[in-house]
Amino acid sequence: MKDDKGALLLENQLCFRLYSASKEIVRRYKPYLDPLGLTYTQYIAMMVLWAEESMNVSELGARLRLDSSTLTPLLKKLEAAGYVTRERSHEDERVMVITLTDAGRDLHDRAMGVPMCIMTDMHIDPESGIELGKMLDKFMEQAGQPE
Amino acid sequence: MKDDKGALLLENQLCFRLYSASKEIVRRYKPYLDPLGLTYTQYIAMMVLWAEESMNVSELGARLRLDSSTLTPLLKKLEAAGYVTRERSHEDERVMVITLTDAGRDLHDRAMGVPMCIMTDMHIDPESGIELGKMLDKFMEQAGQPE
DNA sequence: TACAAAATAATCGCTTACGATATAATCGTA
DNA sequence: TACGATTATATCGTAAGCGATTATTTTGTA
Repeated sequence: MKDDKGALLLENQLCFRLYSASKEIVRRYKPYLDPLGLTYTQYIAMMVLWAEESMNVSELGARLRLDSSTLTPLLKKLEAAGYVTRERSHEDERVMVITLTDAGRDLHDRAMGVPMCIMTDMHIDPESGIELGKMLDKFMEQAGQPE
Repeated sequence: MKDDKGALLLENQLCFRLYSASKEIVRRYKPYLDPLGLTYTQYIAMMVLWAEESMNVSELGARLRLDSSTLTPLLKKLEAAGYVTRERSHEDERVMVITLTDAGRDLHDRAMGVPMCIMTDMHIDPESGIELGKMLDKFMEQAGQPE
């Protein structure tokens, strides 16, 4: 037991480091997202809509890497908050189209500076941030999950 | 809207890349952990116990960066599965001591090769894995969450 | 044109996560 | 020694996540 600690030592695992880092940075977003009335997952959904204005559930899911079982309840909450509308497409009644409302669009300006605040709070200098981002892109690409 | 896309573009966010990469690698563990009867979070808890044999809830929480509200139900499941015991410390009745059972210890050998399988499945060569790991350690250290 | 197959969301069950609070044991100190 | 503060775990409420299934609509084709 004591002699092969290295291989299965928690702190050596890439997976655990990714898991911890992801939770840590999401945690850092909370104080900035609370005033906007958004959770982190709601925030990334809004981020796509701020860029695209309108999207259906499966397209949004592809971008966020989340499926309808996660998105449907989340989008209903965003709808209840008045940030999006949910309407069936007329061309294809299977498709649910999510569209930004004025209130949802208004959040964009308030959210604008948040990522920079996080980088500052976490003392991540731009170069290491970019470098880590590139490594993560490469990681996902190698894993066959590009974008 | 279209002119400031860069700043709040989902795919540019370090946070989203970490979040995606973490989910992706955890997802890759599932086929290997299912046969062991472990979820990913249960697996990392077991990993600490494989190294330490016995630990209380708060020590385990510090290692896993999880609190008792997450760990208590999870440890009860591991207890129900027969992999650990949960007993109050005699010295301090507040403390719950988690100890590996023989069945829990037996999982170690079967789990031994899993991390390497994941690296292979994801086509992560050792060098990039180590490099990414180092960058994540640096990231957590800069953020004031070392270890 | 029927009708099986595929596509799209939604629902269900289960397991994290985490903030806030509660409960019980221990500690520090007036 | 009382008793307030602290510590350790557990509980509760809410929101993800994800696999599996379901319901509905659309598509492809015999």
